[in-house]
Amino acid sequence: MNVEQAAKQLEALGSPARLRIYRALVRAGHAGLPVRQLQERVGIPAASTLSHHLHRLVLTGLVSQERQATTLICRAVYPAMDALIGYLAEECCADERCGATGEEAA
Amino acid sequence: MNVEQAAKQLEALGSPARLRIYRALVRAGHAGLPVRQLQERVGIPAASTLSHHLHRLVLTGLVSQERQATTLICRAVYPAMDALIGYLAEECCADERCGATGEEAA
DNA sequence: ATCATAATTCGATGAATGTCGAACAAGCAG
DNA sequence: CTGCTTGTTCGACATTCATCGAATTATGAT
Repeated sequence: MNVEQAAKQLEALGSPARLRIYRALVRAGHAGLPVRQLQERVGIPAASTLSHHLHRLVLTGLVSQERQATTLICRAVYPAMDALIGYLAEECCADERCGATGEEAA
Repeated sequence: MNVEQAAKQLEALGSPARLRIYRALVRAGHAGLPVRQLQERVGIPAASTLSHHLHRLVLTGLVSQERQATTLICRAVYPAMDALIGYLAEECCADERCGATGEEAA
């Protein structure tokens, strides 16, 4: 994980709409959620708008999609979030336990 | 930490320039870094551009600034990153390492 | 074949972003 | 006071983004 990659994923999550989408997918568990239900759950009026956001999330690897007949199942890609959190903790946090007591970083 | 707040911080970090800035500040430790040195270290040509990014980071609470005579010391606010990582782990991660095994979460 | 459903792609529009150079404000040194 | 350093603010520009409705593709049902 490099800075560019991390920034791309952070940017993808850095929109209220997309963060809600992602959270809904996480809560849906490994079963995932069809686009349609996702739209109802997140409350995005236009299907095209949701499709746009979804596409951005898929591009960064945070979300995967699988076609089942006519419906498209979307799922959160847990290892991706895992790696992102790991990057933030390692590269962008002062000590092992973020923000803990005495940090004397140089 | 709510969705809006988290999204704002993620967006702030979701730019290669700002993520580099933030990382440089973390590495500088609690001593912080003057804007000038930050500019050299991160490699942003225009001071006004850096100032702009810095402002965004300060607005989200991820960075703090303290004036010392003519120089402005910038510091990473560790608790903010701590809270952000905590939010991601609790709300947006299904992996046991990150929190719940939320397959039946509703 | 016809129609309905699921979702994407296209085209357009208004808003936000990133970047720069120039002008400005604030503090220190001669 | 004058000049130098530090950093911000302003105005402008091109780029990207979010959003929508309409058209399109693909699949399944009658």
